Amino acid sequence: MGHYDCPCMEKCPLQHAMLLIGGKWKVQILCAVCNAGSIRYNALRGKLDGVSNTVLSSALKELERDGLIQRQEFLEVPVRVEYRPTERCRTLLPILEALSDWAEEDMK
Amino acid sequence: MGHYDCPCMEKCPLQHAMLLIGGKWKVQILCAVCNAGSIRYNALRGKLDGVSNTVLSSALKELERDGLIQRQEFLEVPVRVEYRPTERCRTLLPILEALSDWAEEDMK
DNA sequence: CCGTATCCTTCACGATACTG
DNA sequence: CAGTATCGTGAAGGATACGG
Repeated sequence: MGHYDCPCMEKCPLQHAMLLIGGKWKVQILCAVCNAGSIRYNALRGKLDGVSNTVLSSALKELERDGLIQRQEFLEVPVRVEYRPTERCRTLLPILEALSDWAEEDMK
Repeated sequence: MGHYDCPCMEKCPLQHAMLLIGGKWKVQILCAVCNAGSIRYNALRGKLDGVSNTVLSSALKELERDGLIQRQEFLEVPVRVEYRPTERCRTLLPILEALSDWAEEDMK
């Protein structure tokens, strides 16, 4: 009995993963944050073409709540905020990379 | 330049993958079909607790269109329909398994 | 048995304006 | 600079009944 039986289980880990990274801008945000190592709010918004403040900030909150990114606020004037990937996010990256490679086959 | 730059790219493969498997019942359907090897419509619906006909059938159509499952109709009376994973789906499975294992850490 | 047709609801996503 | 507040919309998801 492996994870392939997850549909029969009470709580499916795969479904849980999709909740974490399934939101519309989630994977783009994770890619951008990981790629940058550390990135500020407006810089991030610039990389994600077309995302609005409401959507970006709520996605960031969720990702932080779910332990994928870390928010650090520097008490300067004006305030500076940086987002970083957590260790948990870094363990996720190779999987996303595999998924990306898999999907790339389709797009050729 | 790896896939980590995907937010800057015109078309992000990772985003494409999420479109394929990001729908609400998508991964459960894939798990159930792969686990069964071959499964009929009503049996599948039975495994997915709470899914309605409208939702299940539209998800199945999308998965078939996207080359992840295969639909086979047997011209019997009453009609019998079986769903099978494609080869493309089987190459995806290890990735989903990795993702599932990753998510399981969170749930402990 | 395997779905479609129809109608309904919800909420994720988004545009815009404004604030500590 | 880094967000909130507010309001709006459409598409995804869903319940129910019916059809080939």
